[in-house]
Amino acid sequence: MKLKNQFFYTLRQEAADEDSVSSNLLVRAGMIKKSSSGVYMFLPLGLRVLKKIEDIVREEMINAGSQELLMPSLIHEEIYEKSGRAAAFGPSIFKLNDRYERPYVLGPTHEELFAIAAKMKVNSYKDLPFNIFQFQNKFRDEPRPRFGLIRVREFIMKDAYSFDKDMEGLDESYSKMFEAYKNVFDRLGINYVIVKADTGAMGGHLSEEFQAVCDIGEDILVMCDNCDYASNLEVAEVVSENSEKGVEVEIEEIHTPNAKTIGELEEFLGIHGENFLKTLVYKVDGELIAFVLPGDRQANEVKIGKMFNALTVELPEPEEIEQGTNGVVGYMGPIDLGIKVVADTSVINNKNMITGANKKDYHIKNVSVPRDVKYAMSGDISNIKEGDKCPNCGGNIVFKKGVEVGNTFKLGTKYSKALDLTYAAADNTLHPVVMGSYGIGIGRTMAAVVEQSNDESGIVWPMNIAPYKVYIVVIKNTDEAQMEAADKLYSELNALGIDCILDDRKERAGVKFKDAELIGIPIRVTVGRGISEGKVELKKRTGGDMEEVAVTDIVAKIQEIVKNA
RNA sequence: CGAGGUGUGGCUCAGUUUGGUAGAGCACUACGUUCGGGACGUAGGGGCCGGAGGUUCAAAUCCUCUCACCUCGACCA
Repeated sequence: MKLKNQFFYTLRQEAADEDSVSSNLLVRAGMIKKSSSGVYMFLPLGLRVLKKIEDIVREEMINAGSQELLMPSLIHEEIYEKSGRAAAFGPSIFKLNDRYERPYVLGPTHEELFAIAAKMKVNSYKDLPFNIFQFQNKFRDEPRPRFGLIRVREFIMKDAYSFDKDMEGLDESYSKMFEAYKNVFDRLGINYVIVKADTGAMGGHLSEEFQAVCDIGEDILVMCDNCDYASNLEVAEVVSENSEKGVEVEIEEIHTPNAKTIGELEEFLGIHGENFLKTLVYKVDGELIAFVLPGDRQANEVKIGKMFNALTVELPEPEEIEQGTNGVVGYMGPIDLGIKVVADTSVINNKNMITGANKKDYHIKNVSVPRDVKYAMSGDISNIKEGDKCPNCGGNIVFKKGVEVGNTFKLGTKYSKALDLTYAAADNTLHPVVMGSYGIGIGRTMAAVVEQSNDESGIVWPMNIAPYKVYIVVIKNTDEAQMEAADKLYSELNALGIDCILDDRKERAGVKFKDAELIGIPIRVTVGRGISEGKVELKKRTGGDMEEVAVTDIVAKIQEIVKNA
């Protein structure tokens, strides 16, 4: 591309309405522009990056045996009713009516449509397995879009779906996709980890997430400092030592005025958090249930939801709790609370604990869980903490933050059953098809790369996905020798398939250098006064010194850098 | 959905308290000087101040309603 008369601009100042490094740089580089909250335009330069990421993903998907197709965005709401996901997605789903008031949605994800499409093809076990994918815009009405392309309401996702006759087949299809995903993120040069995750609204048996490690990540990655254990916080198992703690003594009431939180109690009594029983009331599918866990741990709503196979787990309003239980908010305790109590596994043997007295300004001490707490169920309902023991090897748990750029689900038969996608086995009996689904957020991946790869001058694109590989700066566009040499280099590189920008604008050199750096082009060639001696200058975006290179060698040199990148 | 904040030229912002003919920097145009790391000078162009009502002789400024965006929380594949 020759810059003159192209849709190309850069901004010198940060955008007022962007909140992350990546979104600011992408906006300043003229690659994207916010259109409304959580909705972005992709401008020419940004679109090139997006397409390059798509190309890599597409290549790996096809290599893994998947076929590309394209589904609509506009979908009858009915099919999400059938699968039960209209409720699961709730208000995140964009809804609209057609002129006859028939309800439609803008597809938030496409398991249903793919299952329906698969019915066209699948009759017999001989029709399985197969795998199909698409790049398509998804719509999710996020309560709070943020971080530029990272959490948006309309986004391009590559979604693939596998169809198998049984779990063994799914395992095989799944591992093919899993390998393809590793190839994709390796080629993109992303620093990522793969973690076990919650299946959430997707349902199914297993979910793993590909998480780009970076500080603005909204997911907490639970890692072990000793082995390769990696999990999303949502599902990381807490290994309870289950040891007995303390001796049994008579319960005693203690006066604790205005000490409502564990923190306040710790200060008031001078006792550490783990000696308290924290009692939280959640509304699980509408029912108030109390959860008892150690004072120094956070409740895990995903685990709670799973325990009850619930659609919603929410914290009720304080008034609602006090109406529905015998407790007083701030002084809640599990004894005689009047509702179902669930105990975290780690507390069921504890004695000599402090908990709320269900009475304003009072707590009770010497509570023995086995003796005093009548719990209906127990299980792992808390979040793992840094410093906890690794469930795998006993090493120490550490946290990192991640952006989920890809995920893989073993769906099983959830959608095939709901939508009646069945096949005839060899014995002529009907069985539901076993499905898997596999997503990669293309725009989010683009943002994650920028988030991980930038410096004070701007973006640093990896060679693979840079919008252009070479940026040719012509110092003086009125100098014929310079223009001629630059033009020649430009056409030679293009002929070799090395896409480049020729900056032929009437700008001062400094402006061109700054722009080249801001938009992150990996190689910069400067054609300037050295041309009289047959020399140009070469500089890599990733650093290193500027190098003088003979015009006759420059193409070969660039080819080499591109090849070795 | 709760709390708070912001909407003024393409961009980043001042002006609003105390009503009186719309400003700055960057960007843009012309000319001159400069010319290898976001140049300088001079002269210009461009905004009915998010929108709708209202108060007033007079509203960017005060009042009411509304829309959009942002932050924190709730929520979130």
